[in-house]
Amino acid sequence: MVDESGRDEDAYEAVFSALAHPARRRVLLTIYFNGGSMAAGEIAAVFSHAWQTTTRHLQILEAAGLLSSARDGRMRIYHLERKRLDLVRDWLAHFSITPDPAKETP
Amino acid sequence: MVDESGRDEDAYEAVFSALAHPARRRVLLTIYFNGGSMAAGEIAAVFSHAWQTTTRHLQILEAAGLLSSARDGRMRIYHLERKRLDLVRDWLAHFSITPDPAKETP
DNA sequence: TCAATATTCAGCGTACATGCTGAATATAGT
DNA sequence: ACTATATTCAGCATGTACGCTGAATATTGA
Repeated sequence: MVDESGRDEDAYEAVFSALAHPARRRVLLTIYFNGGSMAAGEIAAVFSHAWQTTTRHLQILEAAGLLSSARDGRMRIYHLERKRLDLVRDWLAHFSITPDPAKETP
Repeated sequence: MVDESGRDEDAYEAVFSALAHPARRRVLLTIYFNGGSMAAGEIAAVFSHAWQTTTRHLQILEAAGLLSSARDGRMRIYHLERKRLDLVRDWLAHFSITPDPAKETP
């Protein structure tokens, strides 16, 4: 079961919180421009933070469902979970549909 | 000049942080379903929080550019700023374009 | 001007986020 | 088994977020 449920409020909270930090947005973009997958060490190398700090950012992103990971030998490969980003994009798309015009400011 | 600049990192941070809190997402949806505009008191009435707490959420949303406000007599009308939501939606849309396939995991 | 209504400001306590450092774990290669 | 490599865990200091309460401000109507 990959993730059939996860469309609750908590998911939104986790994802938006994860995206709130510049370093984490940059992690996502970095992985994206690398083709969608990247080793933890490679990602950490991009930042001036201590690598342990990046590790935690990766864990937060994974907990939010924005990344998934798998060991490959002695390194861990993270890769982007587009579906989760789509969840948020769809939430935002709500607001692009013109709302009920019957209730304009009275 | 409505908002020609505001496409920097800080804008993303403010908007994603603002969206990270369930109460603030609910504020946006509430205003949206009310037709796009709503008085502060009306909004506060929706929540079980102390109204001062909601005030602060409204300020955070306004600081993030997701709401704008104007006095109308003795009440303050907040209304939704769709453009700001679009800013974020566009950021997320990046990831829906298939990235450079030349760099697949080697 | 006075009282009522609508909203905001200021300050407090608790909890969590984020950076760090040092120690621990797991795998690969000799 | 031993060492180097790659990553994670644990704990600490600082700062900020979020709820609250009490006081302040602004506008309306008598």
